[in-house]
Amino acid sequence: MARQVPATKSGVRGSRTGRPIMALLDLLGRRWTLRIVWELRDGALTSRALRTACDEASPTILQTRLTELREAGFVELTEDGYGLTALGRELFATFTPLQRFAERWSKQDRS
Amino acid sequence: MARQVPATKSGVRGSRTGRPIMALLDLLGRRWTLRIVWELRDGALTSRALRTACDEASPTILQTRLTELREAGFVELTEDGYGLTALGRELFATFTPLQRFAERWSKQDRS
DNA sequence: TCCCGTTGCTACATTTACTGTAGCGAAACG
DNA sequence: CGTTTCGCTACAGTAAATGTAGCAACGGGA
Repeated sequence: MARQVPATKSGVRGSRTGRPIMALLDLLGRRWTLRIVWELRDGALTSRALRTACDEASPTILQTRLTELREAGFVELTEDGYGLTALGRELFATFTPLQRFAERWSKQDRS
Repeated sequence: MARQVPATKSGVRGSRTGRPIMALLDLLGRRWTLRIVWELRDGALTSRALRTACDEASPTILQTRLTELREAGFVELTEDGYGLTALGRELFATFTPLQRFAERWSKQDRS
């Protein structure tokens, strides 16, 4: 393999703190976070309905994630249970290309 | 809070196995996975350069994730180090709206 | 040839994160 | 009342990630 590419060594590139995308990637990269946003996509769910939707994930971690998502402003607890905020719905909207990609990906040969 | 909404009880909704988006959400929801794809966005990195970019994450988990990403067909080991495949670049392309969203999100008041 | 630095990658003990089960107090019904 | 469901939490057990160290292989110098 080739030697170290100098250009990549000096700049740590994307790891600078304070970059919003990093905070977002960190939040979304925790277990169940992406799934929760996904499951709330077309309407609020009670905590227990959400648990059912999330393949009976443990209430401990769901509660933790819901708290994080609430603090992030993506989820709120309403009369109908947990639901996406306007901001949360914007976040979900960014998943649309991902969904289409997933379909293409599944038809791919990945040895 | 309102009682259980019947419509949400019967259908487990999105948790059916075999749905490609679920597999993708599961893969991307593991720690460092999103970050790795992000860091490889504009060129291949050696395993150690990637580690530097990923805030000195442990080589154990990076290796695990790289293996998973290689099996998924998103990453490949080339002459210049680890790089995104054509498919991986397509995946990254779906992050574009996310990046813009992150900027808006950071300017938001989240109490 | 011998050293030296870097590559991808792994071992292993420690720490952290998550799971699974049970159950709490409150509210909405009968 | 009793029942059921709500959001939420405790806690013991297990799985995942961290941090440190180091391996064998390759590529130059000298």
